[in-house]
Amino acid sequence: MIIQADFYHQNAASVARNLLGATLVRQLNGQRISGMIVETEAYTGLEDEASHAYRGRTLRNKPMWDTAGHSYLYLNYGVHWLLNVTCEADNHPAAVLLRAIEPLDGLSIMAHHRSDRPALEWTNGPGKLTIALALDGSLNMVDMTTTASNLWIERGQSIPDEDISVGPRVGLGKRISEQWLDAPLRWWITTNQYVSRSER
DNA sequence: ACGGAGATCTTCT
DNA sequence: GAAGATCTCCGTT
Repeated sequence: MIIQADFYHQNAASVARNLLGATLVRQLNGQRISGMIVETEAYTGLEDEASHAYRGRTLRNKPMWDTAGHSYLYLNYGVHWLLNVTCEADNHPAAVLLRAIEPLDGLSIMAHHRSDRPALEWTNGPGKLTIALALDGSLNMVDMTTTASNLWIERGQSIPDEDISVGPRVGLGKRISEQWLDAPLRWWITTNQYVSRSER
């Protein structure tokens, strides 16, 4: 059952928390590639110094102002595509970064995309999972609440609070204030093997 | 195990 | 000209 747009009409922190356990699905050449979301980060809005939206609207970050429930795929360090889902009320620039998934369907396809590395390294990071699922700019700004986009999220496991850890976001620069550097806006399933890193 | 460097696009100074 | 929501490879412990 696909998660509908009303789910994404809440603050980014709630969306990030509640996406844990859900199933990210990519349809590629009629094949289903999927995984359980095990790690997320929230980028909350204009006031969030770590967010691309902080310095205003540009060509790249335009999808963050897009309708909730759409994809925001951008090229990081000129090398890796990172997948976000837009959220909050429409026209409010917030998004949730999907940092890691646990593979479910399409295992042989993921292995191939990941050069037959060990399974634990297929999707345990935001840049890795986009390689495994063959996601790039061609899927930017698509509607993730319908199968027509070939990219959507389904309801999956319900993860209780006691199985979830919360902490600061990963990889942020030093130019932002401690308030936003330390803000607990990263969620992960505590014992899951596919989390990109267990602490920071 | 850990640390540094390179890859190379978008944005900002 | 430099930094960034990262990953990989290669060097040294």
